[in-house]
Amino acid sequence: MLTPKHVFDRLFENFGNQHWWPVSSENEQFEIIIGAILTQNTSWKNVEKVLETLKKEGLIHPEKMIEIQTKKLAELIRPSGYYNQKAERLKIVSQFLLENDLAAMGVEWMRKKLLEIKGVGPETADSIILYAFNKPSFVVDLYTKRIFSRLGLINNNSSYNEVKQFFETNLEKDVELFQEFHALIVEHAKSFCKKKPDCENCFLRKNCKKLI
DNA sequence: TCCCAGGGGCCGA
DNA sequence: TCGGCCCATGGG
Repeated sequence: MLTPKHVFDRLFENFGNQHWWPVSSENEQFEIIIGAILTQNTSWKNVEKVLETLKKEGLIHPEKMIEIQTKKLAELIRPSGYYNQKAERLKIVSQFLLENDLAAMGVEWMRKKLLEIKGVGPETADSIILYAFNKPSFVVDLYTKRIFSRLGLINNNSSYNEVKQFFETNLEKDVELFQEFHALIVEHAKSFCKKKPDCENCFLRKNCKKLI
């Protein structure tokens, strides 16, 4: 019987530690939150460029972010795509962070409050909780669904929360495990379990129901 | 040239 | 509730 932990171990053996977003300061925490918004349906490479620009402009602070004009911000973040939407979202999130002390909240309440923010959906909320606040909330994305439905562990048409529950009930609630697992899922989806999968070279092929 | 990337809001059925 | 559409740049 294939379990999520078994898959995790195989991924970790093959890809090793992914070193995603180690948080050591409040400044980096805000950077992660910004990154989570900017990377919505966008490759991380484009986001990295924009984060560099925002650093140079001294904008990695919520107080600065709400001061800058939305139009100017949109121009600065242009390479990340959807720049008009995302400029608005960055300002809304910044305003929210100045008015709410997320760090003082429990995971469930934090998630509920984050989901009330326009521009923050389930994946972005869980990414912020897991990587910016180091609290265990499993992140589900298109890759997670793709890989685990091909492996036959979940249904392809499962909802976000169903998939999230599947992982949270079948894994130890461990922050570092959740962080590393999501990063490994992204890596595996990029390397092998692509939209057009490279099953021939995939190290999970023996366990996979969906050999193509 | 086409496809896709670490989604989410909105709207109509 | 759910499918379809829109947002948009950059790299392979």
